[in-house]
Amino acid sequence: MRADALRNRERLIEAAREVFREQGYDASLDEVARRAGVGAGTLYRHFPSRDVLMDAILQSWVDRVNDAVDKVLVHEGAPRDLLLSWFETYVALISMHKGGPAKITSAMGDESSPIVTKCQVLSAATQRVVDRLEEEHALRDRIEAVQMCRLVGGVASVADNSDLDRAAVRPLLEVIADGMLA
Amino acid sequence: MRADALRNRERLIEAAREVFREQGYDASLDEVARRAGVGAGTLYRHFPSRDVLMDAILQSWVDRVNDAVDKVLVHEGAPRDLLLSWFETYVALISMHKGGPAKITSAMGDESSPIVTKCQVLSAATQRVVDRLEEEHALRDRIEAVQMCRLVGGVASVADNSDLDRAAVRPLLEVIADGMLA
DNA sequence: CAATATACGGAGACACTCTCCGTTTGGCAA
DNA sequence: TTGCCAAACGGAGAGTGTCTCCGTATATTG
Repeated sequence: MRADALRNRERLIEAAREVFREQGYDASLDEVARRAGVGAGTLYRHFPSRDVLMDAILQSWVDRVNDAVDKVLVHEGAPRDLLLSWFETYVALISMHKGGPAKITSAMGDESSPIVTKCQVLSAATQRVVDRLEEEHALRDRIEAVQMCRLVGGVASVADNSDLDRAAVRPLLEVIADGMLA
Repeated sequence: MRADALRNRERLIEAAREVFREQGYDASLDEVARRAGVGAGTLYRHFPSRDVLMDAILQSWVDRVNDAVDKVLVHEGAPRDLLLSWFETYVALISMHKGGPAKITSAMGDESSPIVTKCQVLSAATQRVVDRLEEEHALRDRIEAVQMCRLVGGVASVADNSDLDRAAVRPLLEVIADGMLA
């Protein structure tokens, strides 16, 4: 890849991070190009769709997910606390910008989504939590990681759309946790 | 109101119902006007925003909600069955067209939303289910109707976005029900 | 220092939202 | 019935966003 192409690619990702953070996932892509100081054509050549750009933005986010689940898992405590701790972390991780929760959760089962690898990271992290809880026989039968992702993702989507704060989200997560624990 | 105005209003509502059912809540409003055989100006004069149009579409839906909760409540059975029965009904009611679950659920707490009265109907119906279950001391403490709406609405949103079928939604609703029952 | 493959940029086609205002019409009063 | 005019209509067009195309510029290679 040519040096100028690489440079523009980085600029676009940085600009997109900024713009999406400020204005949410539905922000104008022309605005992203403008902010990056490149033409619209350059943006679309590097990132044919909004989702592909999203995927690039989330590249570094993968590490954050893995760090977060590590941190949650080292903590000793009751299964309920572990589960709730992961749920709250999960919500925070997918709520980076407006529209994020719905976007990520809807891509969860979709093989053809450009951000599928990112969803797999999140899903794998959740699976580690599930495995731990199953070791301790703390979970009901037939509870799958993907269901957790959908339920918690659903709560995060609603919270995102309705501007709920952590205090309002907490009891919703508690219901889900209690419904999953043996 | 002049006769032609009334006629165009009805035509617009009918066209919107059609178009939203076919293409979801994000469908083009110009297309609605076209389908109704009126100019764009006429549409926007009658319905200044998409949400106001949505509200008009839902006028008849109010009766369906009330009938549905009546039907659910006459059924004798275990609290869990009652709750799940309402949850499935609820999901069906708000999933009339793509984008509906998110739209309705996000308006749930918003006093200024044009569809707030419709949300109140749904919320009141849910409250009746909550009241019944509390009579039977079947619910945990501090479970509120609005939380049910948010949780079930969240599941419906995810199902809507990911095209989940009833079989995939059912276990998610079961988790929520189990988390709410004493 | 060419030569050339690679990448750039932004004009412009197309779609959607919403407004403005010249034109038409329904309903009433004479 | 006729004439008036408030009420309603409609669609052109301004504003904004998506995405493509292709003439132009430049990084790299020999």
